[in-house]
Amino acid sequence: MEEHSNLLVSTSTDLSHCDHHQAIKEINEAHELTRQLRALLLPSLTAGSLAELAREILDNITKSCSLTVFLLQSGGHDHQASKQLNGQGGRRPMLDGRKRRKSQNEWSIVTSVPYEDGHQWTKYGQKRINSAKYPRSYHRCIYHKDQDCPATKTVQKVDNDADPPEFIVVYNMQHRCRSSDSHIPFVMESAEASLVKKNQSRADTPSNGDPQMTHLLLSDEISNVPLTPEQWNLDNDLDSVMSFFEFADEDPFYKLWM
DNA sequence: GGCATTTGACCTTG
DNA sequence: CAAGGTCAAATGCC
Repeated sequence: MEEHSNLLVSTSTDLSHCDHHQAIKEINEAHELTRQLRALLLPSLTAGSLAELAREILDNITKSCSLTVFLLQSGGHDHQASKQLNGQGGRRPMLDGRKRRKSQNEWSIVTSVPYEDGHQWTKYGQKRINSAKYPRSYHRCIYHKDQDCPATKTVQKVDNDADPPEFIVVYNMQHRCRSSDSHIPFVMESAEASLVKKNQSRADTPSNGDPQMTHLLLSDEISNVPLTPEQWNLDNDLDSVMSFFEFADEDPFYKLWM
């Protein structure tokens, strides 16, 4: 029984960017193959330096795929993704001109598996949001106290009838804890997701519908950030990309959301 | 009993 | 002042 957890990038609706479209498709394929390889390989390796190395390599491939997609998206503006979110409270919208709380390091994803991101979270609140049909739940890293990890996230079901149901996950701040199985900001694995079942079993648990999907979304604003080749010379490290946007964050809209 | 979640109150932000 | 974010006591589950 084969699971398919495609990294679905919201591609531009502008079909004139045909090459980008094709490239993104190919990278998605590579990502999916990486995911399958990970699911196949890691369980068969006994814990140790070899398994660690394999995990690291797979993580790096995933990062590279993500970065490449991001670069391609930067060249082809993604208006659709932005509209999709702004209309549905995805990235907490400015309601009637009201401004949301400013965050230094925030990004978001749309996913059907909001609790499977390689980190462990504890829920500390839930709130009804004015314009949204479903409540928003608030989670923080379980190492919030132990290791002073500032990472938090909110999970909110998208107001549509998608099957499987989709969730907007808004991440705030990078992890500082050493716990994580994964240090990349978004992880789409599902085969090995049993690592993080504990926290997801109780609240807001999505149905087990397949296929599980995560959409990588980029805003217009990000796509329009003029970047020089030097700025992108970041050793294929997505964290560095994140840092760049944090650096460029004079305007709160220069945010990376994924 | 311990732990995670729920929920209403309170706090912060714009 | 309204809306969103966080706290902490109450509650429920294992």
